Amino acid sequence: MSMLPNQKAYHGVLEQIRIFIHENQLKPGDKLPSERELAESLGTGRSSVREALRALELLGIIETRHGEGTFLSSYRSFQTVKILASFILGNSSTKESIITTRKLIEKEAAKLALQKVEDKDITQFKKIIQDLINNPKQMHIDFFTLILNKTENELLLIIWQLILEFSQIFDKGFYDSPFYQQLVDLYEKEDYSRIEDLFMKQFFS
Amino acid sequence: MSMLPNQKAYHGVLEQIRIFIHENQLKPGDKLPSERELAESLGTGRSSVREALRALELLGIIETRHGEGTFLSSYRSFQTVKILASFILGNSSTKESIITTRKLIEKEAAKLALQKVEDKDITQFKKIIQDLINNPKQMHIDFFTLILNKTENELLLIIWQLILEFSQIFDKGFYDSPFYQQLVDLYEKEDYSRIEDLFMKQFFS
DNA sequence: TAACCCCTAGTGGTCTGACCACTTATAATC
DNA sequence: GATTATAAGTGGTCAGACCACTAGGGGTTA
Repeated sequence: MSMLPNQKAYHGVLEQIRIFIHENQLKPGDKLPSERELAESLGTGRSSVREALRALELLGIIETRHGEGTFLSSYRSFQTVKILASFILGNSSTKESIITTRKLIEKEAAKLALQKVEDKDITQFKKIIQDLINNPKQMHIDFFTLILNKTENELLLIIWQLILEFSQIFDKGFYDSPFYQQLVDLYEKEDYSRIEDLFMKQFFS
Repeated sequence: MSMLPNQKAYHGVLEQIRIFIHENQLKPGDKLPSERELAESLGTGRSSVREALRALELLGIIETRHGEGTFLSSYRSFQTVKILASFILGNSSTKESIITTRKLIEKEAAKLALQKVEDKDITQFKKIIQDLINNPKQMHIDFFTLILNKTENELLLIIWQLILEFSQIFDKGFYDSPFYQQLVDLYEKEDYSRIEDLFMKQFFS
């Protein structure tokens, strides 16, 4: 393992794991080599490998099962967010930037999705609004998950999901009740220009 | 340390560190107890303490200095996003989504910055355009770094910087030469509505 | 044949002790 | 008083040991 001088061992391990995942095209749920194998193949100690794995586990990238092995995580663990929140909370400028950025992404995603929304999506949007009328938080998540998926921009989706988890700790995380139906209306009319206005009303309400 | 049955040791350590920080009212930059002290006071091994600390370090909550000790992080670095992105981008994201997202952020940042641009910033923008007329790539970076800083949104800045690095691999990464001057003109006129149009012309050119 | 049980190999979880590299403060020296 | 050498404290790393847990093989039994 060619390593830069001031690099900590577990950083090297992190990088090697990333490369391993990439080269072997590992998907969520796939198994990683055992800690002992990794240590040997990287020419490092098992404890250094574990430090890297523990960090990745806390980030929700991998999950470990005692006696079984280490696996690429198939879902984003909320435990990460809880821990982060308890440490981070209190920095108001950070909170502000998280909320702003989340809303920004939702607005732009809504615009990007416009061209790709089909009739069956409209139906789906309406169904989400109806079914979750009494659970605005979940409605928001389902609603925008669909929008983000329609953008076909995986990076944007991932960033949004991550920020959403953070923001939910200190923000109600959803808009006024009529907002969602109004957005669907704009989708039906394919009215791009008024999407921005609709969001702006929410941001400053 | 009274521990729940299925709890991993380093989770307990995490919790204890959190409590320690709160009880002692530690602020960014303050020193934490040494690894050996923590291990002894928590009745656990040093390796378990280290696993917890490494995870916190990766999350940007603490920083360690060899030979000195462990300190509460003095700035909020969104390490999480960096790590996650480097893992995720390696796998699945397409060039398309990276470029789209970068441009999206630049457009929205330009709009967010509008309200905060002062006369001296206008001067600075013009200076960047003049000085780097022969280095469009660097001009773009300096130009938008200033914009992103004006948004006072640290999260957006970090995300942008990260995406920029990746996108430069396969995208020229800058707009048409007149674009920048035109944007400055809009800042001088404080013309919010036409910023979007200006960007759209770039995106589809 | 089918169901059951036990044992074992492999894996993560944890601890200990050792040594190194680095920083800081102290003490000795000039 | 300034400089230098030393020691103590700290994080960085490794090796080895043992435990707890899981899955699978192989034998036993009905």
